Amino acid sequence: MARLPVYLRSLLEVAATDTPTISSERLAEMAGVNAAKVRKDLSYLGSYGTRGVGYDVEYLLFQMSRELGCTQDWPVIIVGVGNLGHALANYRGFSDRGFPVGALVDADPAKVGERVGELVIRHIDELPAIVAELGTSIGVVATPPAAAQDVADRLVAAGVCSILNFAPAVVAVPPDVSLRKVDLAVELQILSFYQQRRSPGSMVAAAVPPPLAEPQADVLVPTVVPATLAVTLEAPS
Amino acid sequence: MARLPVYLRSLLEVAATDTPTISSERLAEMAGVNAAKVRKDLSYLGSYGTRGVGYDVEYLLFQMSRELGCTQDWPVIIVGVGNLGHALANYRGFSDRGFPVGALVDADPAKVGERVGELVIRHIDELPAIVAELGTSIGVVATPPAAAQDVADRLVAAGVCSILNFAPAVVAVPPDVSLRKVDLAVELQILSFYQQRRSPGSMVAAAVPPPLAEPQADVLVPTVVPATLAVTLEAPS
DNA sequence: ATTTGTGAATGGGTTCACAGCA
DNA sequence: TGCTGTGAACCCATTCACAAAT
Repeated sequence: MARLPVYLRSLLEVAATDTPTISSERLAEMAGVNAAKVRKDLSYLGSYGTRGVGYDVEYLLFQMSRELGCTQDWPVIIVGVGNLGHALANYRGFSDRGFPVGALVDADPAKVGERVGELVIRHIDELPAIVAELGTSIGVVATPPAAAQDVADRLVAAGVCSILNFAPAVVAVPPDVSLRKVDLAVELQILSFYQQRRSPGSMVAAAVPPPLAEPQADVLVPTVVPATLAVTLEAPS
Repeated sequence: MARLPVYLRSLLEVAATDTPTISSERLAEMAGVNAAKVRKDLSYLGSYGTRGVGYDVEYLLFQMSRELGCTQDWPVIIVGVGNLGHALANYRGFSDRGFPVGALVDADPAKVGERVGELVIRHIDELPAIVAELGTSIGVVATPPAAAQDVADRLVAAGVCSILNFAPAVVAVPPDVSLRKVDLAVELQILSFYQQRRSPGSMVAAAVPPPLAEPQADVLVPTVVPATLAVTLEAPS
């Protein structure tokens, strides 16, 4: 489940205080979810709380850390040291939470050898060697979208079986490889979608054909609109 | 729906070629989803394709752009110019896709006045004025977790009704405000969770109490484990 | 013949409600 | 009495399958 990490964070907060035990209701409040959901999640995880009391914070922390693989560090390999890759390499949030940046990789020979923080950028052809050095690791794709699939393939070929994709492109991987995707612009577009919904577009409404246009109402919009559109929209990235 | 932006991306790719029309199947393949899902999504959106032919690419683009609010730029206000905020400010992916960075804001007086790219960091107290200048805009929270809720409150008070939260903390907003959350470390933890699942932990398995421990088997693990744990886990962020 | 649009079936996750236990 | 664990009901998204349209 995608909520476990949030529970873990909340538990760490609680553990910092003296509190030895926590109820599902309190944990739910901290994690911003429903109490029943917390119980279902934790029971599915196999952990046992004590009825009438709650969950033992320390014990729960142990179980969850183990399940989440937080008892050890997982090095990440960042592929693509452009703007975003550079940022991620410097981002403390990764190493602080058990995911130290183990290597930086780029396909551009001009970038290879450049120093970023404590690491030196290496060439993407070295991936197999790097994976062998670091052991089990997570690949982070921060390349332009056009290169994403190729990079993912190379990561998989090198033995990486967990990939986090920041490139705005759909990439396919074998079924035994875990893939997650974060598209920052998509997040913003979703927000602007809801924003759009809130304000009933005044001048736009007039230009829009009725959603259920009857056959005879085969309006001219489809032919007129694209011209205006071409100006408004940026080229595909 | 969260898939619309992906469709939009695919459509832009298609539009770059001469292709005037596209089938749901092809679009589904490009977006990495099921064909029926594409049709449901598009029909729910109100757009009409032509049976036996497919969807008119340009027309569909127009409709989707309108729905997603892509016909205009939405400026974003980045709050918190630390490592991540700095990175996001320089990230081309935002402005390239219609979300120009309109302002950088920080609470640290030492940072105010500092120049990042073409922008100068302003103080967080100026938020209301900034929102008034930019008009409808999206707030991006890139602060430490402890400050996230306060920042969100200030954004809302200043009139922002769409917030993208990068801080690893649960923040609450009024129901009329859209909130999305991106936690980079959580993404990695989810990956490490599945990775953990794949490899049946060899030495760990021995140390773990049976999930269904009987009353009499009230093992000592709960009391022993936390000690080891305290060393392994980092402090709550 | 091809492809959309959509009712119906399916499945998974969420919530409810309460039995079971401390 | 208080809180967990969990079956049952519920809800929503996905998928299937096919009629309708070109």
